[in-house]
Amino acid sequence: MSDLRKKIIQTALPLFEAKGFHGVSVNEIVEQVGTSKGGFYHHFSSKDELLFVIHDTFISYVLENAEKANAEFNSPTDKLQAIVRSFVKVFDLYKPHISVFYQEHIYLRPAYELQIKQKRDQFKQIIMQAIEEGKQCGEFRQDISVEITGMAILGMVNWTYKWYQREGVKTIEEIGDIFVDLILHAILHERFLDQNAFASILLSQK
Amino acid sequence: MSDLRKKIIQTALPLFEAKGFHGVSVNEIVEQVGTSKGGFYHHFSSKDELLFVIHDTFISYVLENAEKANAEFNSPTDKLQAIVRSFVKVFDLYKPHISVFYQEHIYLRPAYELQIKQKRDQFKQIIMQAIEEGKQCGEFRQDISVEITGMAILGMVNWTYKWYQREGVKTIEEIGDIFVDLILHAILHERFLDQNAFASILLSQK
Amino acid sequence: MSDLRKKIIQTALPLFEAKGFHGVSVNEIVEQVGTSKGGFYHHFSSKDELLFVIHDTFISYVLENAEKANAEFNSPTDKLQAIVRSFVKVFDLYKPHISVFYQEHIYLRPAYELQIKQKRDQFKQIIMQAIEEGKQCGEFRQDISVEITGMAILGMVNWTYKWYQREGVKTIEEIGDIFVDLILHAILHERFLDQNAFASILLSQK
Amino acid sequence: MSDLRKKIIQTALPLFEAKGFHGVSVNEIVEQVGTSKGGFYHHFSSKDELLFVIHDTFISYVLENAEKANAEFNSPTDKLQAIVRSFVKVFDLYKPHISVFYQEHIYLRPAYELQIKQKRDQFKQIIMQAIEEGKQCGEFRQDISVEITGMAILGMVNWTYKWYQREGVKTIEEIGDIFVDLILHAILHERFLDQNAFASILLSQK
DNA sequence: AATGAATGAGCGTTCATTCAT
DNA sequence: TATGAATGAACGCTCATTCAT
Repeated sequence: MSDLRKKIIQTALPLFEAKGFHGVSVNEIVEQVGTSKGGFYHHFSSKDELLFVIHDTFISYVLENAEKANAEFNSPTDKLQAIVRSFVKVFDLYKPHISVFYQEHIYLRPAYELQIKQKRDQFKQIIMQAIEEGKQCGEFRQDISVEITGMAILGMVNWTYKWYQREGVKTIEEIGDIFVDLILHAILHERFLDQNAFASILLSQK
Repeated sequence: MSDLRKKIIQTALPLFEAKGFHGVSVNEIVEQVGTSKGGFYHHFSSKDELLFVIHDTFISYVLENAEKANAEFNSPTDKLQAIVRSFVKVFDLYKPHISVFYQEHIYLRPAYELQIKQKRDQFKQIIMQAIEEGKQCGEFRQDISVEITGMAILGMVNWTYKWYQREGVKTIEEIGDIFVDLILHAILHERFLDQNAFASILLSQK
Repeated sequence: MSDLRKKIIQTALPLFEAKGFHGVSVNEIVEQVGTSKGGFYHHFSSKDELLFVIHDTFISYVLENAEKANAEFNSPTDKLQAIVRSFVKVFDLYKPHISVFYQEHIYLRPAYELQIKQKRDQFKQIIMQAIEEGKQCGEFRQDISVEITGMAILGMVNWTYKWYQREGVKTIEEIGDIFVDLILHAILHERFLDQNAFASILLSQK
Repeated sequence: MSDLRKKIIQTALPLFEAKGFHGVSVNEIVEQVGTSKGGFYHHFSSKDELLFVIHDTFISYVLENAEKANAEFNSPTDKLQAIVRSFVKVFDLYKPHISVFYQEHIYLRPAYELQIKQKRDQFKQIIMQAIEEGKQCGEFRQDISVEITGMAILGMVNWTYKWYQREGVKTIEEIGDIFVDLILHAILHERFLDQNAFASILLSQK
């Protein structure tokens, strides 16, 4: 990918994050990049495409990670832990992407929106499936609603973009650990909540 | 409040929800309302004020509810349950307000933003305090991080605006119950996780 | 004239003076007056009429004064002195009217403009005639251009509205005296410039 | 300077002169120029900037000329003559600028107003100083008020914009000569008013 | 006489996009 | 590749004026 294209994305990202997609003009971007309108439109067919690329970079990365974690582990507990941990980490690596992703997706053109939606749905599916499997194999409680629990977990993690600060008191790994701890306490079958049994499950992930 | 003002808000809400604050022009609003530009600006000093009113309606309602629940109950478990249940219900009553609240707050003018932020912070404080108290009185686990757990709960519930549909398979009350169940499993002290003890706690809220 | 009408004029005057006719809205006027839009339009057919009334008040007063001075004196020197002195005094009495008159006349509707122009021309004519007479009867220099000298005098006096301050170091009467002194030095026939002769002319006015 | 920018100024000038700054819309300007709104705003940051540029063009030219005349001559009489003559000439060269300058300065933004005011004050200072010097070295009468006389001269000349027409009976040079004649008669010390002495002073300028 | 909600044409301005160079 | 002048539709907003009450 051309250096200028990269530089445009890197410059636009924090601008979009701070001021929103509509709060930043193409002019402002090209001025800060040090290029021209023509330079911008040589690399992007429209401002919308830039928005799409930002969305796609993030969601593709997340989806890929989730698929890896999904393939690597067998037990649903392990899978879910790995997915959550890797997902949480993304909030440190891609914070501006994510802010833009969640704030501005409404302004994506339908054609772009569709592409993004498909990847989002795939990601969601992986999580739902892990919960479903955990329930069926008896690792998770039998009385949880897969759908709502999945959305609860997604919400808990996704919301991180609203408050996470790299300079905060907890590292992103610690936050991931806490989330995993909360989630497992919430959904693990009672038989695993025995202190020792639980510890062994947790330890098996390290 | 003037009927026209009300009608403008009611008309703008779903438009903002669907197309974003910047995706809807004042012209579009007044056309759909059946009034004129002048009519709009007779009732709102700016498009921004309309955005603010939407924000404020929602956050004021939420804060008031949380304060009531906070005052009504003594035990942290009871408090937290009541707050979460009433909060979740808001996602049914005020869904369009909430979508606009979370999507478009970035476009609020600083003066408006400040007012909103104060109420948000008060609401957050009530939740954090309930968790802190639950930890100190021994109802909640000793090893949870108040701050991160609070944000996790907020995220779990807030995220609802992204997926909740009134026509979905679960009612808003059922969703609230599930969230409470997940949260209590996640943070209640082990001694309450005994099936019976837990049931009695849950039942005491009904 | 109705009290409200008077109050509207008195309120509008300093506003127009400070911010210009276009810098002041009807709303601003009625708010400061303490009446309503309807109240305004009950007394004035339009904002233009208010502008016209302000123009006419001033120019009518000036013209009347000039006609009196013109009728009262016989010698052109005496006439010119009296006209200038009374004209200069108007800049103290009607300063806001005058500022508006000179700044905003461009925005008068043609029909109004015409009425004002006629009175302005009559006033100018009185001055020109005094100069012409002074030249013909030998009191003034023979080599002056009546037209240009008249406009020079008008300019000298009119410009006062740009700088005159009631709290300044000179009173309006002193300024009038100075203007008369400069004018007479500039146009009196040499034979009157003999110190004594000149003094007697000047004294004859007191 | 871009051709379009020049053309916009040249087109706006007579429009502003005839109808006032508020009587002319940007639309009207761009239509008459044969460009677009975008074209206008590519060259001017605002309609205000256009107004400022017109003001500044004129006042900068006048100030520069006055400074040259001030530097070129030694005797206050010579200085004052040169300044007045060059100033009067400007009313032929820059009539539309001047009309706009005096009619619309009230609508300049404070930041622009300040810049203009500084140059106006410098120009005024040059005239005041010439009169002061003439008084001190004995060329001018001892009994004149520098401040009021200065304003009288400024008024006499400035007012020209209200009536001067290029097709009038007097050329701009003749008007300048008449003004100088009137001014010198008004303020020269008596000893120079001897016909011959005066003539020699006047001639020395040619 | 007086009100103030409502009007709607028109304003100054923005900005994604194009295209001759 | 890259430029930046030019476009023009659309924007948020103003305000003199009207009119039902």
